[in-house]
Amino acid sequence: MKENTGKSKYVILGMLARMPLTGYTIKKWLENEYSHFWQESYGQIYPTLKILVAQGLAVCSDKGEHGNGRGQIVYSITDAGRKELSEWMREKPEIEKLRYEILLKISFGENTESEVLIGHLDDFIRRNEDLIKEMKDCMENFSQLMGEGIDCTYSRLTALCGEYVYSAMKDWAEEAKKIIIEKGES
Amino acid sequence: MKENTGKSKYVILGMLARMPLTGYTIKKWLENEYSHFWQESYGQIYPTLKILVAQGLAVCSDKGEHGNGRGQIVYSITDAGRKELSEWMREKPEIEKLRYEILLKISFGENTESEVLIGHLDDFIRRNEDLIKEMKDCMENFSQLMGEGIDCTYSRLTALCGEYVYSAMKDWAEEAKKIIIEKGES
DNA sequence: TGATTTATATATCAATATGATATATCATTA
DNA sequence: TAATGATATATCATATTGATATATAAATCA
Repeated sequence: MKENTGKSKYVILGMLARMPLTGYTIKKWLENEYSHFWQESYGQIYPTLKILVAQGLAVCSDKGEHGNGRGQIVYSITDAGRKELSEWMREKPEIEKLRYEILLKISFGENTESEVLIGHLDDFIRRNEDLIKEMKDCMENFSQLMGEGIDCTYSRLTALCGEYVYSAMKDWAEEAKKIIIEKGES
Repeated sequence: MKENTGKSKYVILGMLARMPLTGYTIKKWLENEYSHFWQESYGQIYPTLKILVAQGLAVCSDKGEHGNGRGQIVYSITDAGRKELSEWMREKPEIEKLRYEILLKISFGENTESEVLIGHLDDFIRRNEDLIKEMKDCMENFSQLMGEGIDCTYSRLTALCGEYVYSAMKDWAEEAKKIIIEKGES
């Protein structure tokens, strides 16, 4: 079993801190709510869950115990797990490592026609428009829940970040298009 | 030798398309000019360079041939390499996968004190201010080069993206701080 | 009713990527 | 001249992804 010094451990602990979950529901929840700023694969989730249990940070039900007959294993956080999570929360977040393929292609722009770059930027603008809409819908949904007395301040904050960043990306791409078109005309 | 279907291959080709480089200079150049949106490690660069040669996409000098006696191996792109790069340039860029630890910590905010979150946000604001300054300096530098007749449109565009995104991040963090403080007061 | 498709669920693995480290030479500085 | 730092190649354990295998249950449909 690997040491697992990465972040997967804490992501899963953070999710388990809200409610008991199966590996599958962790994956689905990540895809729906976290995918804009975090990803985990099954290849990380299942081994990490076992490590959490081995380290006493989580406990698991027997296969099928709470189950619907499909052999599901439900994991719950322990007090030690909450302590570990709380300690990690205090640590300074690491500088993010990104891989923006569109920026790579723009920076290598001299190796293709400007039409190709503009095509990529158009796709990018459209995608960011969709994402902005998604974030706004999300915000509205959270606002409604807040009205009903359900506190989702922190989830709302991550959606707000999405709105800000995707808007900036869209604005940049539109400006970039203009600059590339100008360059072509000169 | 691995298949290497990832992106490292194209990043290196894109850099070699400008000038012949050693593995070391590729790494340093990436750190200086690309690190805001792309990273590669030595563990990727050196094996990938060998694969590029094996696939006829690059050629290398003998150890020390052009060298200063330090055994450097200089890699140059071939016509086949330029063709491969050009084909990749046309492909739609993949959706970026990000890992923003600060957003993860904000979204798990209920597991710590609001002072901890505000501390992280303050650090984040300061870092983004530095980055905005760095991007602006970079832009100015490129503008000067443009004045001297050196075309660096594409590098300027990536710096512009940095300016937009880091500004958005800073604005978000300031708004997030306000919301967290408000929540604490209510 | 039975057949097909979709969703739930665990699990593994090859390929990819990171981060740290080992080794050695040359250049600069104290 | 000894120490430090920059240049340079290389490897490895760990981390991570993306795809796939396997199986059951639920929903849809003919």
